[in-house]
Amino acid sequence: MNKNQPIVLPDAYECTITTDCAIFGFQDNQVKLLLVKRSVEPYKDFWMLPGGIMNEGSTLEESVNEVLFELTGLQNIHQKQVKIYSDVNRHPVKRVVTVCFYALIKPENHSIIAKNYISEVMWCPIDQLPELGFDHRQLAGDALSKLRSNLEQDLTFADLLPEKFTLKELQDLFESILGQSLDRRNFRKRILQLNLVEATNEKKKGVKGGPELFRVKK
Amino acid sequence: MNKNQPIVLPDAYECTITTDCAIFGFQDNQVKLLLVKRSVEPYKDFWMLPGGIMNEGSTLEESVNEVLFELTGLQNIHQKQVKIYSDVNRHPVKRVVTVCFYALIKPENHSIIAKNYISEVMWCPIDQLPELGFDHRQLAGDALSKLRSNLEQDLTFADLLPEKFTLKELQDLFESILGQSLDRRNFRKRILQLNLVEATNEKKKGVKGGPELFRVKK
DNA sequence: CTTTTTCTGTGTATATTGTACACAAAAGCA
DNA sequence: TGCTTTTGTGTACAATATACACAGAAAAAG
Repeated sequence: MNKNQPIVLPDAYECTITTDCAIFGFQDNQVKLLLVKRSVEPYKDFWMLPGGIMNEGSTLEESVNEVLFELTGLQNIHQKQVKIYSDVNRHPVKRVVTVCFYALIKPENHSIIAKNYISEVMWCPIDQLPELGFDHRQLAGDALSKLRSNLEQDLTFADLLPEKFTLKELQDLFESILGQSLDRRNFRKRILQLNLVEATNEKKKGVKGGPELFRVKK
Repeated sequence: MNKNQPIVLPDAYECTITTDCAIFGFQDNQVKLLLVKRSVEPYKDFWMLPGGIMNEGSTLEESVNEVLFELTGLQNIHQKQVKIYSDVNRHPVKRVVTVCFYALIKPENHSIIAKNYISEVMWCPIDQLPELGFDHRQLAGDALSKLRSNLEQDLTFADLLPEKFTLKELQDLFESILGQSLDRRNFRKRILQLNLVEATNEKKKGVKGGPELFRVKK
């Protein structure tokens, strides 16, 4: 063996890598997951997370954006890694390793369309997920866990809410992600003394009580 | 386009995937990282994390074990995913995506040997890392961050300590991983009321004060 | 063997944080 | 206008985290 040559690479096994992305949005006071219906085999007509192949010149993060644009028209989404899945038989046609990401968006800011091999798109409440293709149920669960623990640690909720929001809406968001109800006064106290949001001195119309609108501080 | 065929796969780009593993061990009252010196180009004679290729029939987790055995003789290590790195130019010879793992072992239970294209092996204190090949400095840092946050959340220290240990040793372990000093009495109180360890009624010889030895409860 | 040094083991007082909880004012609705 | 629903607010209590000092055990030094 010639010890001055890179011995590990030339004949190395190569494998297709895909990215799948759990996109969460907050709509009708609950957190929802963006699902797409696949119009081709395998798993034709199954709901799943939007996903696709990592291309030769793209990082995984770039690929997520490319794939999302191709399938749904979404652009420039910020995403976080969840986990990588490498079971040999997770894809029925050939071996595919997939990297799961999650992203947060404001549904009202994005019009989402079904393109390419996608026949339908929907925002599905996270506690009412249908059966998903491939191992995407697993991916969705892991992504939600990650979102949950990130929310608890970093309070990264800004991407899910409109510019101006009431504390009630923020609390609904937390309750929806964490899957538990929170004391209103204690929640308000905690949020306000974290000093991450500020009052806009505007009130939300159409809601009893006339709640104050807040925005995220910069 | 035939919508009943799997359109995404046949001509999909394929890429080599490697695993690199940050192996942490506790030795001389500090946490150390296992490094290997590479004897082939590229990055010949650089220290780095042990790593290697994912093979056709193996999951990434299986590959980590295969690779570690090939390089160091280590067997059946439990590992956790850290992150995946996909920069197009991270490997100078050809594109390689790598998945970083970390694992915890007891150095005294494993004899580690340099095999294959590895010329040397060392346990290096985590605050004295040399320059590392590829992007392994980044990987090592991310792995340590992950270990840190997992330690704080799950108190998963059992794999790093010998069967019997003193509370001082446990505290040194925590301080070494967390990079900060802890109050001795409060640390002891916290650990004991977590009820994860139990006294063995043996005392450690050769240490002033004659400290009690503990073991992890099952 | 004695003295000195260093490490272990222990509790309490205080500060900080989390939790439970009720009523008056504002706005929508009828 | 009166009724209903939602908002906004403070305090008492519990739980948790933090600061801190001294006596006893064993090794090390002489």
